[in-house]
Amino acid sequence: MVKKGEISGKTIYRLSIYHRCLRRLEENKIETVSSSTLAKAAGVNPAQLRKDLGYLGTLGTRGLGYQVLELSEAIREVLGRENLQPVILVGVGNLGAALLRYDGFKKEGFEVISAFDAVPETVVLRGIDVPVHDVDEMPDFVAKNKVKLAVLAVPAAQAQEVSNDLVDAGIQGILSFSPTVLQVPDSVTVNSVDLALELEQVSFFVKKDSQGNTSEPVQG
Amino acid sequence: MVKKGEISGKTIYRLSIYHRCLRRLEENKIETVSSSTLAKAAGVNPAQLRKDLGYLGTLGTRGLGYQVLELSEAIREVLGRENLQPVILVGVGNLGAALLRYDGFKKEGFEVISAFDAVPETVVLRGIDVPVHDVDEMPDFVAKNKVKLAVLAVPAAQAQEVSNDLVDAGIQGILSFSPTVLQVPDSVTVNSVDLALELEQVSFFVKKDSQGNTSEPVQG
DNA sequence: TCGTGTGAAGACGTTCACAGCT
DNA sequence: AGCTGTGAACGTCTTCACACGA
Repeated sequence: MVKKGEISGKTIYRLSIYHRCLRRLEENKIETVSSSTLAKAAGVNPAQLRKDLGYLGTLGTRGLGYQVLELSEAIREVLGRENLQPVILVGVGNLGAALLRYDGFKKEGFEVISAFDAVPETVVLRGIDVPVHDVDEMPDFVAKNKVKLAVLAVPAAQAQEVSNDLVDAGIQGILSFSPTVLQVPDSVTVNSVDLALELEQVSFFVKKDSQGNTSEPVQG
Repeated sequence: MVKKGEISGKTIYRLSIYHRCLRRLEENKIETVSSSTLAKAAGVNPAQLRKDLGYLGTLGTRGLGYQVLELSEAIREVLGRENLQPVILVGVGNLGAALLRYDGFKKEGFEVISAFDAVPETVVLRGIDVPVHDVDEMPDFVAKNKVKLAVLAVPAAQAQEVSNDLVDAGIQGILSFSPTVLQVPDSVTVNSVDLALELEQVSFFVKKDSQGNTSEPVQG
């Protein structure tokens, strides 16, 4: 059996996808699913899926497949999805404000409980029901509420500085949308989503297609 | 020397990062740079960087480093950044509207020339200077303007359908923000950015850190 | 001596293929 | 028969380490 301690980021990412698919199956009252069916829905190879599920222990039934509910529950447990994770957001500009209105985080078990901006009075609050505070109040808030996760959506020029403040305040994981490489201590996890570079990547592979060509650059 | 034809998505992504770093060096009138310096700025291993640059031919000077301008130009050429790439955006909701206001695309050489929504009259145009049309007009627009790239920001439920329409209209590359696996022909390149799953990934590695632990799940 | 360019080694990730359970 | 679980093969990406040019 596969060892518990070492699950790669890629596997985690895929487990999240499987979990989402399984929830759809639950909604449709489907009770069992085979690796090939679920793999197709998730867009991966069936063997890949079975390997990934190996990290959860032995859950399938040979000749039959997996119990949807049981599997969903097992993934939820590994991902630590039992309870809502509190998150703060820093930088309520275009993108930050959109993320505050975005309901996708809550669907996956995250709740943005507070937002911070350098100039909170300029923020357009239309459709936002998360309180927006001055960024000066961030450290206290993080300490008091023991927040571990932050979404960073400030301009590139301020990203490193704000990131430092977040780390000092006790934040342990940052999802950054700033087009910069952040320097953080090893104890802090950073994931950077760089919108322009993602588009660039698509563009490159499109350009190459003089004739109809196969390609599929994906999330790693 | 490394063959030209086969550059991986990961390398492309990093080349884009290098390019951005080089532009900053240009602005600061720095003329030469070593692999180790540039690598540090880009957050990668120096050997990695040199390998990546190998795809461009032999550009460095042993004992010295790289000419900033020359290297920047060479990357720009490989990435096809000579001229602005036209892009359309479909789905002007929260996220779509934010992306229309986002200036990061233009900085990297992309121009969103038109947006489309199922209900364009409900779109808040504040701060948006891109025309928003009814999605019915999309196919004509794509055909007339020979657009190859689209950003997809519609709700998950409509993503596949809209994606089909885009492909039928002649779009060859899609950057999708919908939390769904899109089925497209092999000739079309898709890159999916799933915001909630990116956060999930950070969260997982944070949770594991009982003691101060090393981790850094990155963009693949 | 400094720093590139690159073969070779190593780490990591994916897919195959089949034994074994139901 | 059908489908899981998994070693082994394969492929890809990263890092090392060193020859070689400036």
